[in-house]
Amino acid sequence: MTELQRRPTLMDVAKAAGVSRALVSIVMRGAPGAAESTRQKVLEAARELGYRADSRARLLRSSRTKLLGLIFSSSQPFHAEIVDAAYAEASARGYEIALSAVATGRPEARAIETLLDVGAEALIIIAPTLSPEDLALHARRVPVVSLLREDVGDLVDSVSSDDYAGIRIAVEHLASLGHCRITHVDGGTAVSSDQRREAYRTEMLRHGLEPVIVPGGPDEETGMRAGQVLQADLPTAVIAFNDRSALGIMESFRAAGISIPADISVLGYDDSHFARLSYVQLSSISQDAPLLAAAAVDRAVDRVEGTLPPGRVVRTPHLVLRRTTGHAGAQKVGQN
Amino acid sequence: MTELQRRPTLMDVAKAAGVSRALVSIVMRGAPGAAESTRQKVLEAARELGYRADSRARLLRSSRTKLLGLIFSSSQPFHAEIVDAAYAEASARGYEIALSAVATGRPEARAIETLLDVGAEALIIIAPTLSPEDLALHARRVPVVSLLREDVGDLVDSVSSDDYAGIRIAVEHLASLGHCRITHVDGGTAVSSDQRREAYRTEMLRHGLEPVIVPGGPDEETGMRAGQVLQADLPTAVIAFNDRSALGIMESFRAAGISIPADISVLGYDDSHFARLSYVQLSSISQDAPLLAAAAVDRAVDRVEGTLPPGRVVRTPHLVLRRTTGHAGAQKVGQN
DNA sequence: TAGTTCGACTAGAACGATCTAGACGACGAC
DNA sequence: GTCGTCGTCTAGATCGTTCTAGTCGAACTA
Repeated sequence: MTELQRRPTLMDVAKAAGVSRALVSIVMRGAPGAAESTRQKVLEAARELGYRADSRARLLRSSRTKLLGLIFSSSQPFHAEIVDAAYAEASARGYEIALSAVATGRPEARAIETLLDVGAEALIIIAPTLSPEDLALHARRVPVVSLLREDVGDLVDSVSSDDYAGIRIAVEHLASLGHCRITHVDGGTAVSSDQRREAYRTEMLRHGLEPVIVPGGPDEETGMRAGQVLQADLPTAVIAFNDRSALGIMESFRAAGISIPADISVLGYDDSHFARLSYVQLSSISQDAPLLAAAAVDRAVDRVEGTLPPGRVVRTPHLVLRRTTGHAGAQKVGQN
Repeated sequence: MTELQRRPTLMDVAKAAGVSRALVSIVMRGAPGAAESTRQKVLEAARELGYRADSRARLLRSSRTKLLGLIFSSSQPFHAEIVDAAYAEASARGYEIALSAVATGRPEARAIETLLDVGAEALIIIAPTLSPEDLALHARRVPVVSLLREDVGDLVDSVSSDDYAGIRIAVEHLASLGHCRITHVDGGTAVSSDQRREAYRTEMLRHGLEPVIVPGGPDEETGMRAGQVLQADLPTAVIAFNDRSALGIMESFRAAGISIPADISVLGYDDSHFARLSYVQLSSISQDAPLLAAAAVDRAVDRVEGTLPPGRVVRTPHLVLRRTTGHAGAQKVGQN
């Protein structure tokens, strides 16, 4: 069996390069105060030994870790896209990301503790479920950024997508296609469901249309049940709470021989992976995960580096047009 | 703005309780060597001050972090299930998990470095793509466990599902339903694709059947294309590389008016979230993610704590019967 | 009584980095 | 020639823990 080898330290590099530890430290973190020639010599020695700074020791002394904590839910595919984008943005700003998942039997509070223990300087929480009070408690230690949820109190930053605007775009799109009977299948108790439901109601009224809301949920199963309810009195268009719900709705239509978009238009929300599949081609409202993620990371870094106060960032979603929405046609007369 | 408050240290507690730092340390980690009376006194003082050990300092000194590094791919929904289960198992064995994702522009090597930096004592990598040599390089530093991939060299542990057995079960299931013309849509260059393809070939021959392989891939799009190829000469059953591929295959059949399982049986692999959807009900081979995850965590912990040599753990997958496979019927005669 | 053992406790050295204060030589100004 | 300045480099303190090697007194043994 091979012996597990000790990881090289500053001292090792210093000896190899024939200089002091302090100088190696200076070179490694790119601080001024080293001659170019020795800088090269030290870097060479470090590379040779495969040296990497021990973040625990560094942190103990300097309290700078350049580490951002990101909390996501392992059961939400949409979160994965955000994680992906967050890495890119953090890297661009010279930070690393420490991940922690909310999973079954692993509450948000636990995820937060873990991240603080490994030395995260700021926390980004995707769709946090903690109360504003609990969040504020943590926000007194480190900057906290809430992603995809807005009502998080004054001590916590938030980066979110404008749900109201998203629904407005959805209603306007369908209205412009001549639809008058537009139903909303809501998200039940899911985050953002209330905002979207209210936005839908307001926008419909603004267009002089009657809002009809069918209870739903955040996944295919609830969408399918809602689809069956819809069939009792088929509208000409549906705005689903999200793409997964839309998928369920469409599936129930398919089983009943109702064709899309000829008989009814279906609009999703999230522009997720599913919506893009060639055999789905779901028109959807995109929250643009990469942009949201980048905004959250920027916010976190700004808070860590500067002293600016917590604030809100709101981005406007946009429509991604595919195959499931079309002009209100003959069916409107027939079905009415 | 509220000032960020300094957290209390061992010294603070020691002063408050009127003892030495060392004794507080002993009490805090429940080590033997303190009288019950002083133990209570110290605990009381610690509680009073809201003391929490600074894990950075603790880890720096003790080199025990009780931290397991887990590397997954943000684009694989199947990995999320494993992450979920790994948390539970690690927690049960008194360890924490540090997560790191492989994402676009963020290679595996980078993910590994991050985890080592925060002090992971062992690495669990889901479907690693590094070469055995590169893996071995890291395995000299810390125990490395490969999950879902077997050919990783002698220095690296592996926990995997027996692909051969999985395919054997698949072929046997379909053969027992009377199918003779069973086609395999492979996974292209995806991990495990080669093993499953070969297992399929061998098992078909063992049953005296002729193996037919259609090139595919790990997702819906490639599955759909394969489905179209299949239609030129429809077999009575298909074994897809995974569930997503099966979904694509089924979609292409649906578009062509081919019904499942009346005209053709479709069998997936992974028993993922998709397979379980009420309108999909895909029969599938389950690798049992929670069990695999638990085995990987156990392996990692055993390696960290004991001195046992690297080894292989192989689990046998099982069949989950749903609605997409059925008896070979009339179509066999008609289509031939 | 002297020696041994034992439990309770402590001082001080790690751990691996950063930071502060200062040394040293070279160079220019007066 | 002395002084100050500047750039480069180093020694040693420090962060908050844990670990090692004791000390100290009481109890037990012979």
